[in-house]
Amino acid sequence: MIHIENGGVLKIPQPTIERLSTYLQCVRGMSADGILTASSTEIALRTGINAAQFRKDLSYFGEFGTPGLGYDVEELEAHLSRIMGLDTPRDVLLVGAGNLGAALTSYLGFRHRGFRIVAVFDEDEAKVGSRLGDCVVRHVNDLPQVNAEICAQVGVVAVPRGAAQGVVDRLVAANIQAILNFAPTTILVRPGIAVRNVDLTSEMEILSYYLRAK
Amino acid sequence: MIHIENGGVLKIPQPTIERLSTYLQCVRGMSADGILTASSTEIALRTGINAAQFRKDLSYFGEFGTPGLGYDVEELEAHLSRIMGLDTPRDVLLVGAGNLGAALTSYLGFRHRGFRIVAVFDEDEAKVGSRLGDCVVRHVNDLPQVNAEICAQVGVVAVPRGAAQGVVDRLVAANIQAILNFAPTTILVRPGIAVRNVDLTSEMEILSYYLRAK
DNA sequence: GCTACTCTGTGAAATATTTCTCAAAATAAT
DNA sequence: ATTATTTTGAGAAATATTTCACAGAGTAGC
Repeated sequence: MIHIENGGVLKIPQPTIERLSTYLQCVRGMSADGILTASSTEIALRTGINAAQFRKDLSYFGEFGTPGLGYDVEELEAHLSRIMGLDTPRDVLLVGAGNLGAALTSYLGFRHRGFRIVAVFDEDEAKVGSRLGDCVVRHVNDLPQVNAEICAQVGVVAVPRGAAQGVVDRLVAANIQAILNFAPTTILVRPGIAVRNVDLTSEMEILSYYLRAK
Repeated sequence: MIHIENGGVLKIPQPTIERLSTYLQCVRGMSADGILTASSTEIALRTGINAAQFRKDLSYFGEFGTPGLGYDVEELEAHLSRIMGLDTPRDVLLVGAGNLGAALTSYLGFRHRGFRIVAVFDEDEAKVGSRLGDCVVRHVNDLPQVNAEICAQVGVVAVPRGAAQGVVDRLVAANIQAILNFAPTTILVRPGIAVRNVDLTSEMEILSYYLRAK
């Protein structure tokens, strides 16, 4: 793997990053099933992603397979975990202690695959002081002080549409580097902050598009 | 707009479809704020999507703007809704009456922007007969008969990983055309069935990747 | 050790998508 | 009416991504 770019750092395609997570899921499953090795063709079969695509995606990060044999499943899982930065546990701030916040807390769990929710915030004074899982809900105004201490890098936004951008701005001001946004609205952040949006309405609409003609 | 392809049907890029939903969200917001017209530049500012991209995306479907003026917000909203097939209400089957199913029911609501959950299924006999919102939970085995009658086209999969593919196969057998999958696993379907995956773990992992170096 | 296979890793080709650019259309001001 | 300004729609160029295709590396059987 020899890849030199402007600053010696190779730009990995965004779609590749998204697929890495799919591969990881796949090899975790194979690993759990006691499968020891897998060829790119087998992984392609299970993920629905082209085998050449899989090999090219991996090739950005190194050589992990054995010609004639394939990939050692356990080893590949370890490599993918490391590539995705999952060997370091991540502290997560949750903003929004409503229905969605509660559901996320119980669904994600307070500890889930290296992510742990370490603080919960809400704007509503009535919710401040109540418990959500392990955490006592604090007021959003406390966000800067709290995160100055705990230095979480990930923020989850589970507030209504109208409050989302304000919350995001406060998270960024509190030095959060990555945001998972559940509010059904576009949020804008300065370059360097990673944002992923999860929007059920949007997903439904996209499905609707594909049903148009039918 | 003159676009001829193989069968006279123009292939719309997948990323375009996904952005249409963002545009729609944007113009809904502008409409609610009482804004009457918007230029592509204004929409670009609000969505974070390049203005030329916006115009090109729309151009696949027709001409909706007025040079020198921009787009009539209300009209654009109507056009986007029609393009996305949102003028027809869609019946939705939900499979999985656990925590996630319940959360989805309350979050999406049983009627939400043209989507209505019309039946809920679960594999667990203990849950069959209980209520979730308006619906009485039925056994997954009843899926074919129920949908033979109600002919829903959209299925939501909110079951554990291991049950997902089986549920998907049953949905497809029951003539479901589009699937929203919340199970953290790849599901495989025959061509022609639309699938969208919503996977929190995966989203977190992708964010983790971008935190790697920091 | 040799032969027949299998499968990886990767340039090169093919596709797909985004961005640039600008002529033409419409507005608004004078 | 004419001119200056704005903004669309879309071809063309630039980028990005996926897929092909195959040399070379490793395995497995004999």
